[in-house]
Amino acid sequence: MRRRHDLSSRTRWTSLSPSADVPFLAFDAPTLDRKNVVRTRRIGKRVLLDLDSSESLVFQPKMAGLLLVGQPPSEAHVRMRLFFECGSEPEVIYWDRRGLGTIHLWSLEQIEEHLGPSKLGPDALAISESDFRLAFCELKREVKPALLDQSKVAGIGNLYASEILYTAKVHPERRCNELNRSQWSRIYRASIDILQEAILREGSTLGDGTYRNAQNNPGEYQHQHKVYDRADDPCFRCKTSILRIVQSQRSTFFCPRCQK
DNA sequence: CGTTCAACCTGGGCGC
DNA sequence: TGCGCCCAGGTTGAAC
Repeated sequence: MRRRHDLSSRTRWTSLSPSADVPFLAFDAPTLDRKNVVRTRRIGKRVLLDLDSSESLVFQPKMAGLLLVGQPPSEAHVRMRLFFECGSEPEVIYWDRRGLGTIHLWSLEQIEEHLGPSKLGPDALAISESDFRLAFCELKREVKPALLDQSKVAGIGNLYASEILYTAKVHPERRCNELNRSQWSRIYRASIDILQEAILREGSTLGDGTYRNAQNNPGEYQHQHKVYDRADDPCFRCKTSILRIVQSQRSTFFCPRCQK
């Protein structure tokens, strides 16, 4: 089934205009002229548009980058506009309020170099349970920061790491190498369930509303959060107040009673 | 092997 | 209103 905004096959660039000041644009925009998009795909948290030149446009949105179909929230932070030959195709706009994201045009070799197994682990939604456990279980690190290590397993973000450990009933400060098989099994199954559900609900739009889907609409997964952004609110299981702590300079939320 | 810190940026929210 | 903080779904590299 074709996705609603599938760019594949015959869609062709007619022109491309990066906005005036795009320091992270590491290639000349004209090199994209009249290239066909043969496939769209995701590797971990990156979005790739594979071109018929056997290169790929690689977007890494980081905290605030959005790939939008149609109108951006404002013209101010439009970083790149992709126009297509077929007039009925809407523009694709890369919009990034904070400007932390990057866009690269990479060859197959460069993709292997930057996104290959030495840099990124298997995708969280494609890995087997035993490979998932083996990726982490020898580490002496705390489990929550470990889940964010993209070189072990790719695709788990800060918000979802907290949600996963709540569902798995594992304390975020436990060391990886002190968790048993059934705990790893619960973490694995929770990661699959939560990431799939979050994708289905089109992500979590929090506080300042930064995250949007491709149509610039907010996601719905924030309504499913059990712990993230719920500091001092009661645990849905035991009514204990949810705690916020900081691990590796990132917020972690958890229930100190439910998570052992 | 692991942790901590700073840096990259903008802007919303809060206390004063 | 304004100012000065703190915070933010991420990643990288340096220092220890």
